[in-house]
Amino acid sequence: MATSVSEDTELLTVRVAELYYDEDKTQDQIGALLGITRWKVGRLLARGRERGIVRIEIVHPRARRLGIERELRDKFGLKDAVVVPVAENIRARVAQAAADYLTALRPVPRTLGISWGRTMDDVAHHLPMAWANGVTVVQINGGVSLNKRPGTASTTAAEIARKGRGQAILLPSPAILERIETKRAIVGDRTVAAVLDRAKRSDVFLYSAGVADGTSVLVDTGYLAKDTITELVRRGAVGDVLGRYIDSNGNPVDPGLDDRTVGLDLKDLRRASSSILVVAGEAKHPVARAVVTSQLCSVIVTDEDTATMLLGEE
Amino acid sequence: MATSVSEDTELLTVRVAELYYDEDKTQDQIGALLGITRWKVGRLLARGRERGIVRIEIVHPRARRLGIERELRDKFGLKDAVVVPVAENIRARVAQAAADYLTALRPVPRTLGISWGRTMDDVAHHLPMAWANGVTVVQINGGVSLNKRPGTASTTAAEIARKGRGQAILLPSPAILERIETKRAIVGDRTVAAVLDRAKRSDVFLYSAGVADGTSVLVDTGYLAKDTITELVRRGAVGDVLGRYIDSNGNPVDPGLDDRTVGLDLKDLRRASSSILVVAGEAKHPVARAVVTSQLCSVIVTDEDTATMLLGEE
DNA sequence: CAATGTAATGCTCATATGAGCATTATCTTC
DNA sequence: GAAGATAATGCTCATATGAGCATTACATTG
Repeated sequence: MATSVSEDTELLTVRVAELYYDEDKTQDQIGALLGITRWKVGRLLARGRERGIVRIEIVHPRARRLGIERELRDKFGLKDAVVVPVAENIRARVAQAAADYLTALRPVPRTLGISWGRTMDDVAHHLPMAWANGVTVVQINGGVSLNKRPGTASTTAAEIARKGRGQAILLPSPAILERIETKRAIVGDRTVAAVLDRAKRSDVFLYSAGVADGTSVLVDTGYLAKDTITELVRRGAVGDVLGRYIDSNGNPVDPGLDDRTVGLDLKDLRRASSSILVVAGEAKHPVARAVVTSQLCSVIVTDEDTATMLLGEE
Repeated sequence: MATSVSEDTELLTVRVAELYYDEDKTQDQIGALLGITRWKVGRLLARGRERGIVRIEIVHPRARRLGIERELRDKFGLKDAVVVPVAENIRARVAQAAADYLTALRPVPRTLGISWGRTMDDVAHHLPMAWANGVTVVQINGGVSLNKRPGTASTTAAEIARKGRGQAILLPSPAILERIETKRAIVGDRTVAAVLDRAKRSDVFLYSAGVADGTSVLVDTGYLAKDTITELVRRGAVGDVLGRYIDSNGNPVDPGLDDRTVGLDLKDLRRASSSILVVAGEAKHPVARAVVTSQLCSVIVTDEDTATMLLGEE
């Protein structure tokens, strides 16, 4: 015999789809052309979409993956999830999506607690002017550099505040201190304590996570040595949130180091009504999973590969 | 100000498209969700398809490019055109499309004149069993090899005939002869003359074209030397049809060589009611153009790149 | 600022398509 | 080969969407 019935149906499905989507013919017209009923035409089209013979794709820098977003919300009980399709410039795309999300957020935050780093700097760049009309942007993790190098807390917070027609409150403290006594002294200082208090009471938190390797911005800026990172990894660290190194369960791996770290406490992130994690790239997969599964965020903005990984096996 | 009106419309178009195509919501539901009318939703969807934000693609080995096919028919007055989308295995795809076309051809040909070469051999492989119910397959260009090597006239014709439940008639002659007297003697022989006569009276011709360089199957099989090809190119040859080297206007470039070539005359191809050219690949672009523009074929089966080249500037 | 031209919008009515159901066809099991 | 189960089909009626038109909004020109 020539070909199987299913192969004939498949070829018919292709022809029907071509006439409908490429030639703009109605199902009635197609039925008449091919000698089948318009109901059968409709079924063939539906099967073509189901089987992937017909692929309908939204191709745009602002496109998202709504289906995957719903799956993430359902699986992790997230308040919201934003997933950006695979693209060459995925970091920029994720930053743009985070900026879009923040701009569309209702109610508009009055106080926004943000972390500093390269990802947050990208987000700042993608925010439009007047994304808010008066907002207090508070730095929630230590580390201030007076040299206005991009990616530092001051430039990031300043840009977000300026574009939101508001003001920035910096946390005038190193990220990590060498001695716990010094840390206690700094957070006990009236001005630093006031900032930490404002940080804690932010409406919305917007932050990224750091990888547990030599590329960390904390190594870059001299707060930690590579050896220290190696030791933290040995203890189970998968990355850091606000300078605090956590394991896959979302718990600090080195209490001593944690005690010397200045910034919002992770408990406050968990208690927040809106804490938005912005994260992309394969290097951050472990820490992304740790944050999401330990309820350190209520919203995630990420790329499709990270989302797919999160939805994968336990 | 924040963003331009057109940028807002573009983002709205993306959101609307995502809800419609990814989430299967109706235009009414989307309107309610986004606070716009269902008529505006419809217009945004239409604009999304127009602007390429929504891309609907038929992805299947048997898919075609119907719009480009119509353009080719319109531009060159072709009886039919089959265009296969860009793919990794484009030769196989074009061969499959040619086999599909032949199988669907009505009326079913009683006598099919075919050329021999790698492309025709591919087509033979892709034909299904019982594509026809009794067909005489006649070889229309010289060259017979008794060693059943794939791609030779005998194996190709035999396979097409066997799958069409018919018989093959080979042309028992070399493709090109060294002396014109020998050629005259051969085509004057009763048996050879009978085959040529059958060839001329075929219902349908199915053939490919050859490139004018060292990869030609005529060089492979020893009929021509590379030097000869070089000289033919110097005289304006863009490729060969049935062993006859033609220029970009479809005329033989070397009358002497043409006289010593055994096979159907190009005039008979032009006069035929159905002559199907199967051609793919960039190397064959010049000869494809020459055949199409000089009415040497009435049907073309080709790949999208070749079709696009043909539709390009004069 | 008014007049004119162009674009966008909302709507009515017609057309296209889908959901659900009854019937028919096909397949599987005994 | 018959009986039962499953799948496919064609159809009616409801729903979804588009075409064409009148109105409104916006842009341009004088």
